[in-house]
Amino acid sequence: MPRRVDHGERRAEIAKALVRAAGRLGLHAVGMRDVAAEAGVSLRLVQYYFESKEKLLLFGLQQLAVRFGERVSARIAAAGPDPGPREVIEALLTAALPVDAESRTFHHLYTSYAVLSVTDEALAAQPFIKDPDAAEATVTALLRRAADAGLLFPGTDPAAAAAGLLAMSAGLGTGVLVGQRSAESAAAVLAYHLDRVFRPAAGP
Amino acid sequence: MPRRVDHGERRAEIAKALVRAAGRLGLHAVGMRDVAAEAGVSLRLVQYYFESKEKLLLFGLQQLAVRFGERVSARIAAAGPDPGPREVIEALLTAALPVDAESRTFHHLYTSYAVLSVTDEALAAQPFIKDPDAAEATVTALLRRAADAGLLFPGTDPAAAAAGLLAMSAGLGTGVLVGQRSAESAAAVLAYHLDRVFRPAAGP
DNA sequence: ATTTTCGTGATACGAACGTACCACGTAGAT
DNA sequence: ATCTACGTGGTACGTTCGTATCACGAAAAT
Repeated sequence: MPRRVDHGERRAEIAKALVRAAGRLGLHAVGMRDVAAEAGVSLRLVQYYFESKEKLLLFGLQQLAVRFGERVSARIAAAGPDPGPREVIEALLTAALPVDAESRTFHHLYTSYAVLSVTDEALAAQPFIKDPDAAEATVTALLRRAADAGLLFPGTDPAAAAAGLLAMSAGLGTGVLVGQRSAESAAAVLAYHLDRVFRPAAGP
Repeated sequence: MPRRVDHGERRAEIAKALVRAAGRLGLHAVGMRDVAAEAGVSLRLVQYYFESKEKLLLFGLQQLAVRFGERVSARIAAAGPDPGPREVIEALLTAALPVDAESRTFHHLYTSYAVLSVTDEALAAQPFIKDPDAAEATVTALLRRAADAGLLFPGTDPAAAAAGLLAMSAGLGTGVLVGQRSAESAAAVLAYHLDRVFRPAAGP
C-alpha cells in the first residue's frame, strides 16, 4: 500500500530503531539489517530513506543529541518552578548520569560516537562535539551570576569550576556505565563537589 | 629460518602492533590483517601466536594496562625525590591526559575498550575495569594521610574528593581527545581543583 | 639417520556486510 | 484512461573479515 508517506517521520522512526539496536548490540556491531529488523521494515527501506550507512549514523547522532537536550530541559523543569542556580546546575550535571535504560543508552552511544570521531573526520566535523562547549558556557554563566549574587564561596573561578564539574559528570557517567560505581554514589560525589562551590543557604 | 622463538616476546610485539594500528585506525576498524601488516609478519603468524581475534584483543588490553601503569609510575618518579602528596596526586591525574601521541593512544584505546565492555561480557569480566578502583583507593589513601597531616582544607572528604578528581581527570582527557579543549587547559582545570583541596603551603 | 615437532607461508572458505539492481503495485497527474 | 513517479520487496554482487587447511623447511629428539 504505497500511499504518500512523511519522509521526516519515517527517518526519525528508523533512527530511533538504530539507537535501540545500537544500545543493545553496541554501535560498532549494528548493521543495516539490524536496524531494519528493529524498525520492523525491510532492508531496502532503510536504504531508501538513508542512502548510505554513514548518513544513517550521522542522522542517528543528531537525533540522539536532540533527544538528550530535551531530557536535560525536562530535568531542569522538574527541578521545580523558578529553581536556583544550584538546582539548575545539579539537574544539568546529573542528566548525564546513566540512571535508567534511556540515559544509559545516551551515555553509551554518545561515548561511542566520541570514540569514533577520533578516527572519523566526518563525525569529528559534526557539531555534536560542540554540545559540551555549550553546556560549559551555560554552567559558567550560571556560576558567574551566582558568584555575583554572593551564593558561592569566595575565590571561586566560574570557568574552571564549570569545566571541572562537567568533566567530572562525564567521567562519573562512564564509571557508572561500565559498572565501576553506582548511580547513587556518582550523584553523591557530584553533590559533594557542588557543596564545595555553593555556600550553605542562609537561614530565613 | 624456523629457529626456536620466544613466544612471550613475539606475542608482546604483535600486541604492540595491534595498539599502534588501533591508535591509527580505531579499535573498531582494525583487523587481523592490519595487525599482521603493522607487525611486519604474515597473517598466519598472528593466528599462530593468538588463536583468535578475541584473545588478541584481550592480550592487547592487558598489555595496554601494564604500559599505562608504567607510565604513571614514571610520571610520579619524575615528580622528584620524596614528592609530597599533592605532587603525587597531580602526577597521577595528569598521566591520564592525552598530551602526546602515546598518551593519546592510551586514552583512545582505553575508552574504546570501555565502550566495548558495555556489550561484551568477556571484556567486562576483564580486570582492567578494576584499575580505576585501585587508582581511587590510592588517591583516597593519599588524601587521608594529607588530611591527617593538616595539608588539606578542613572538612574535606578524602573519598569523595578522590572519586571526583579521578572522574574529572578522565572526563577532561576525553575532552582533550576529541579536540574540545587543549591539554594545557585541562591541566589548569585540574590544578585549580587541587588548589581547592590542598591548603597553600606554609612559608618557611 | 630417521622421525617428530615447530615456525612459517600461501591460499581457500563460509559468513556477513554495505550496496546495487530489478520488478511491481498503487496513488496522483494529464 | 493513460502515464508517471513513489514506496516497497526480493535478491544478487563484490568485498572484507575471521578462521581453517594444506604444504614445507629446519631444528630437535630418538
